[in-house]
Amino acid sequence: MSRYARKVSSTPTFKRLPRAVREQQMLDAAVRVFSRRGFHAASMDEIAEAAGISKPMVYAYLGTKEELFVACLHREGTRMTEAIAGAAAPDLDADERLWRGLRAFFGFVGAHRDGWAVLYRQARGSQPFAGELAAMRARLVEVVAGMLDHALRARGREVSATDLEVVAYALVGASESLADWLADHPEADPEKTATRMMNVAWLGADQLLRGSTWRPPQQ
Amino acid sequence: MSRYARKVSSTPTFKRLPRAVREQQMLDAAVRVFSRRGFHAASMDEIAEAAGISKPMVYAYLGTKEELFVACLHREGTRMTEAIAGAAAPDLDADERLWRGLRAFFGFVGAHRDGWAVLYRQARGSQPFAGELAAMRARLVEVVAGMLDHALRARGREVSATDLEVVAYALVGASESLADWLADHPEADPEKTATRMMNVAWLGADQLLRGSTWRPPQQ
DNA sequence: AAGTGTGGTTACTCAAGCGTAACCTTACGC
DNA sequence: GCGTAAGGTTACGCTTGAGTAACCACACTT
Repeated sequence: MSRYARKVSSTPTFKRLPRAVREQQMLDAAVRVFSRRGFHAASMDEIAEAAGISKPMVYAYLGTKEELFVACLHREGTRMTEAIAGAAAPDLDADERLWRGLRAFFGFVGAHRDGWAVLYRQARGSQPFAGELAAMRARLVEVVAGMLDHALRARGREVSATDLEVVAYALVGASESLADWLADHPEADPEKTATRMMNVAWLGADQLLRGSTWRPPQQ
Repeated sequence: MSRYARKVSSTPTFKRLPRAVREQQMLDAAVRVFSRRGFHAASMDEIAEAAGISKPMVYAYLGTKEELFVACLHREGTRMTEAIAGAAAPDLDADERLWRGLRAFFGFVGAHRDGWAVLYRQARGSQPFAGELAAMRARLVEVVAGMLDHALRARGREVSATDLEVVAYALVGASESLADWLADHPEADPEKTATRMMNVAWLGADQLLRGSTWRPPQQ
């Protein structure tokens, strides 16, 4: 007699599902639990239960807790980046592209309020995920910087790569910040938030594109 | 004979220090360790060792791990807010105040690179600390919003509280984002970063203050 | 009908690390 | 010089939860 007890599964109870389906269910559950509890406080048991499956299956398909979190981050991140990229076609004017990109971004966050936003917030801190996150942000920054660069060249001007990067970084940061605000204000309208962001971003960027700069007083 | 072994402390080895001093040493150590490892991966043992003291003393003075983290956050947060508040005297023009505030902010972050920035990043995610962090940010947002409001009234204009809050939120977010960038680029100059931020922020804000707005195309 | 691989389960192990009980010792007020 | 509180230590206990070993069963080939 083995030391493991046996259970006669009198009822075959539930459906067997193909791996791809189960993986998505698990990711859905993981995103919910990680969001509500935070990475640290979330337990694999709870995630498994929320997914309606047993823990070893989670390990079998998605690996360790960290790997699972990275998988969540990756899925959500890809969805978001695609939503934005799909909206901001490269053949439009700079302001039109920026506007559509922002609208897509805030629309996405609004639709995934407690999903994406909290995941994203989580990832900023803990080293293991910082890399994954940094890569996502880097793509966004690159896109924005490219946009600005394009607009500048169209006006016959040129700016150092670092300057562009920093401005892009600031714009992305401002957007993230407003995304947090949006996630915390369930009544707020994503579209309106996008307009507000556009106001801040474009009016500033527009000035910069025109060549005006602010200089510190008397050194 | 007790079950605890005794050690004849042949050498009285090290100095006894008053509580206030030890607390600061512990906080210094905690900030370093939390920064390097992250809240989750940091262990109380390591913090105690880094502080050159034994674990029970940490518990005796600063309480549980969470309480310790909050204490770190609180100390660093207070230092920062005071640095900013001290720099941005309320009797100056809006742009001058903004400039000095930003300079103080980036100066602080530059000086505490791996101290403050990572602590701050940590706190964003995990629920227990979100409150503490939110309070800090709320103060900053309030200050910025107040500044904008003041400048607007001086020009005889008025804007809804929500609009102000959102713009302030965006500016604070952009600054935080650049602070992250600064923390990740050891060679970068805080002063220059502040100037860059000022360019983005002020040129945009200035336009807004003048009354120009961006509107979405054909609804 | 036997064989195999994929989907599934229960019931563990085992390390990490928070928090503490019990005990020592020196400074200082009285 | 003596009591006591404040500063300090060692050596645990005990929970939590990540990760796994061992087994089950159905759906398919062949």
